Amino acid sequence: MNAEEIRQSLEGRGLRCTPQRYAVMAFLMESNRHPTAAEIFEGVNHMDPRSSRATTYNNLRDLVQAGLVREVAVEGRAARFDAKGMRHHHFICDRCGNVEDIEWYNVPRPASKSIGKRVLRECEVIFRGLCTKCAPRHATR
Amino acid sequence: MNAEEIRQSLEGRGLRCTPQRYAVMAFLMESNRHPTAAEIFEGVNHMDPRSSRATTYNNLRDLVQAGLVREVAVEGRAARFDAKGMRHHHFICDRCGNVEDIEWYNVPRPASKSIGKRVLRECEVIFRGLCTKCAPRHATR
DNA sequence: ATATCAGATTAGATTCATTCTAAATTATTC
DNA sequence: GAATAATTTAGAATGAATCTAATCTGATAT
Ligand SMILES: [Mn+2]
Ligand SMILES: [Mn+2]
Ligand SMILES: [Zn+2]
Ligand SMILES: [Zn+2]
Repeated sequence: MNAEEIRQSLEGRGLRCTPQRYAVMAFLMESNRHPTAAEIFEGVNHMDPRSSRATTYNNLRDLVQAGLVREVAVEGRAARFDAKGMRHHHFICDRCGNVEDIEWYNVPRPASKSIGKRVLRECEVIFRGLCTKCAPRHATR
Repeated sequence: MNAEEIRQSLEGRGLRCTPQRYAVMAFLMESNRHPTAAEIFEGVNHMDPRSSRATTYNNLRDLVQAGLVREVAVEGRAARFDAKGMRHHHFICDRCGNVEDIEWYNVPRPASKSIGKRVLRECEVIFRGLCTKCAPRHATR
């Protein structure tokens, strides 16, 4: 939303606020679609036609490293990205593959004997099933 | 384990039990490592050197469709596979990327207002952090 | 201001995973 | 045992991501 806010979050992490980097961040924050790198490249150049494919990939890598963006774990081919705003879980549609946000709620940890000596940082849930668009179609088949 | 069991699970799903298909299934059932297609191809040909890359991919596709194998959702480049034995969750190491099984336990569903009209089929948890090997190293840095 | 330097960007080549193609092989049905 | 369907195969093609090496930008030092 706020341009100055984006600028500060970048510089707070030691990343220069270049037009290309800013554009990737802004695009991701406006989107709730979990776009692929190709879609981000396309979207960014639609707004301000000045970013190469390599730069888009470089910036996505840097933003993920800085913890401002996350790569969503899905089975498909191309990686999908998500600006780390509010914490949330994900829903993936069996039929159309759409990735949607699900409001965050706390997941109970596994029994400590299943964790063993591992150090747990986070628990993310992936829900699967049929999205709002696909659910009705399925009922009629 | 049981050769006849594998044969039956294949034929029960309408898949012929060919040597190549059998080998993929057997390899996955013995492994707890979530191998990539390339690793499966390599492993299968080590046991019985008679399967092409294309066939390995074809069979993985068929086995996933038949519901006997699942593709694990991870961020990496290559897809990772898992014979669907007992239900379980997954742990992914931040440092080495290893994917490990976590004993199954029931995850509470999200509030029905967050689900909306979606049809929920399953809830899979992905835990992240440091695996048993990587955890000590991290402590000393 | 000018030189120096690190960080970023770029086009294009390269790598790597996966899918496709079309022909050959194998099993099943008639 | 001919006809049919499913499967396998090598190699080509595609697509995503990374790498390379040259250039550009903007900050800092002189
Ligand atoms: Mn999301
Ligand atoms: Mn597993
Ligand atoms: Zn859908
Ligand atoms: Zn590890």
